[in-house]
Amino acid sequence: MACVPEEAVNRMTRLIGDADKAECKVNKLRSITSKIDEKDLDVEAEIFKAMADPCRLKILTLLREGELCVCEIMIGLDRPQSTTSYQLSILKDAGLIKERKDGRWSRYRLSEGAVIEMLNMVLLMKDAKI
Amino acid sequence: MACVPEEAVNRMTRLIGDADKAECKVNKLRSITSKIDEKDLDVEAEIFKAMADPCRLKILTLLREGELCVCEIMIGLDRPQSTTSYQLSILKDAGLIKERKDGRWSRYRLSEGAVIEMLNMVLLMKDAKI
DNA sequence: CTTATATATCGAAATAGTTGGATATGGAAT
DNA sequence: ATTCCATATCCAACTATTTCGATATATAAG
Repeated sequence: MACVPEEAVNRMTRLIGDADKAECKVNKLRSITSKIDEKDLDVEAEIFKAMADPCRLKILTLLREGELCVCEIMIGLDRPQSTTSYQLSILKDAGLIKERKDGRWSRYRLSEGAVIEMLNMVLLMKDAKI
Repeated sequence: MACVPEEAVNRMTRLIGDADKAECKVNKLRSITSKIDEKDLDVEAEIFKAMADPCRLKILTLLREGELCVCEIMIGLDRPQSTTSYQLSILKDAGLIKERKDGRWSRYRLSEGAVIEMLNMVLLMKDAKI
């Protein structure tokens, strides 16, 4: 624990004056975070992490065209096969893409659901930022 | 360059048979990625990266309550001040939160726009995944 | 059964991100 | 001016991620 409860209350008391209100505020802040399930947080972080890489964003952009096999993706990406395969595994583990085995090929496509919306939304955020 | 164009075309020719169609396909794949501005990609990745950490997701959750100063956030987060400050700087640089100086306090709030939608969306994706 | 091809996995080097104590900065109060 | 306090920044240890060549696995074709 980084903050002993007492310290937190003292600090908050300095901040807002009243000791009772301070304790109440500390409890409120703590209750917000303590309600959060760490496991859920890790899964959410994993999803964002999978999208947090230029190379993988390129893959997702490629897959907007439709289903592609690894060798098509590595050509579009201009990266070696092992790198391409690794990045695909990150995206797959995060649930952003789906794999379909087809003979000796592995064909990948975007998962149904919010992936595309997410990509569209980050574009808006980028433009709002710049 | 990880893939010499010739290699890519040869590989694609093996894949789909016809050499002309193969070259066409390679060009198409390359054109998709070559149109992407690397700078834009980096900004998008930066935004996702900022959300790709359980500790920062906690901060964003805290800030859904409204504007908070650093010491309130560090209490909710239960992390030392330097860590809290560092994480806030990541979120600010990515444009996800806004800072307002108020005397010796720095007060942070969520940026207007898509941040909250993004957080709601990743929840859906998490539930779809599990 | 051997060979060729597509993909996955391994391993090790390089790079990047996170953490927290120590210290610096800057505003406000005495 | 001095002190106090909130916050930012620095630094160094630690941890995680990325990359790619080499190798393994698996399917298909000969």
